[in-house]
Amino acid sequence: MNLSFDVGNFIKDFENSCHKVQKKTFEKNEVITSYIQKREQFCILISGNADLVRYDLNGNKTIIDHFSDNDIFGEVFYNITTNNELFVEAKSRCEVLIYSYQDIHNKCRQNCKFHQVLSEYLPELILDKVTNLNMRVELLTKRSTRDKLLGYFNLLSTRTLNKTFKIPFSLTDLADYLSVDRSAMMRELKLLKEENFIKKNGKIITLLYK
Amino acid sequence: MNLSFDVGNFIKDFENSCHKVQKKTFEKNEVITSYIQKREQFCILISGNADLVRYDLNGNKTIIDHFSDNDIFGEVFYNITTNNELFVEAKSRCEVLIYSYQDIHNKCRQNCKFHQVLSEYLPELILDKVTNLNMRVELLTKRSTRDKLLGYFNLLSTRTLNKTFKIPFSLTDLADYLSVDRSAMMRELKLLKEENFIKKNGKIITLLYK
DNA sequence: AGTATTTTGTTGCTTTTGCAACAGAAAAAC
DNA sequence: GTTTTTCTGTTGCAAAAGCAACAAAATACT
Repeated sequence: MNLSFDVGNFIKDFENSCHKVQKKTFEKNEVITSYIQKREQFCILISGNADLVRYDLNGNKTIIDHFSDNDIFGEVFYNITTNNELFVEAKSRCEVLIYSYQDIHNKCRQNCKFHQVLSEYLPELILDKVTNLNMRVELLTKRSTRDKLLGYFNLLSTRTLNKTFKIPFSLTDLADYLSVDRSAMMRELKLLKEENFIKKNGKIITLLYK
Repeated sequence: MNLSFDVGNFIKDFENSCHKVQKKTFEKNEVITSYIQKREQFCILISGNADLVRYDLNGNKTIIDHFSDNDIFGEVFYNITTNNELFVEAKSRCEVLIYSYQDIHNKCRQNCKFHQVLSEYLPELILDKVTNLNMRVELLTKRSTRDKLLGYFNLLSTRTLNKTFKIPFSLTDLADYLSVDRSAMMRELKLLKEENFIKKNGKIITLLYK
């Protein structure tokens, strides 16, 4: 994230200043929240990693989104239309701040500085989310596994300002994130290596073109 | 859209109240805007239809997003990381309001009611966009063309509260929206008909299951 | 340190998808 | 109202992706 509003610092200063905010800790594999129509939860992940997952009727799991430090999530971002439930699952120990969206939007009745500041920067926080979603859509609309991989690698390379970078999650999860079969993705990675598009050492990738 | 904030009415009341807002009309096939890093445009489509498209190096066109009445778009929603330029193209005659994001965020120096109200409801406007993007991602992450089609049909059925509904754009564009080959999609539609999952008459679809 | 579990890397086979091409229908342009 | 263009519907063939299964490596667990 590169916002003018630094969520991390803001939280450090204010996390105890409003008693309407819940701070909870979740262990690995625990369910942080499930998305239900009527709840209007708005969460900020202080530390740890979590996934937004959907289980369809056949039990197939799809990772819809990955969350890490300072990411925001919650039902406010989702109009639940499908029958399948959505869960946010902790991938590691997670610290989470949980608010009601109404408290932010209509300003908390306590009129505390915490909600006031959060309210002011809310558009920026959400805009950042939109940007990430747009990138995700751009990747997912690519026609082939190869294009998805190269698109994603370009993204990481641009972010780190480096031709060499580390894939930030497991290859199994990457396949899920790009919505392709893992073995097909591995095959494509091998081809990209053989055709000298990339160098690969575990999760360390180097782009060799351009 | 089903926001508590009615963009359409708001615009009618206020569209001439601030002279920092540009109102422009575009004819079919005209480029409304291109996404460039430094510009911070924020646009509201008053009437008409437009697409956000990307052309890759081979000239392949991808429709990344569709916009219709009261949809918002602009570079603020996008961190341009790819080399390919993004364009918003009018699919029919379009009326567009164009602002600078800074004017909304920091409040317009004129301190006009228009920017004040827009600023207040900005989170809600953007949240609606996030919801749409999330739905799109959910569709795009489905593994097969069949699942994408059924997922999309479910969405339309839920929205219209009806098992019978009309696909709101051309089948050519639908294929593009679901990011699948048009002929493959047509084949799958035929199979869905033959296997009695759906009834189809042109763009009118009826769901036959459940 | 030793065991259990998850992740990586690979492959043969099957199914799905994409590509190309074309004819008829529908819509838009003149 | 006629022509031109776009959209729909179809198909054969080729290419890509998915599935299943397994061994080796890495990681987590106790």
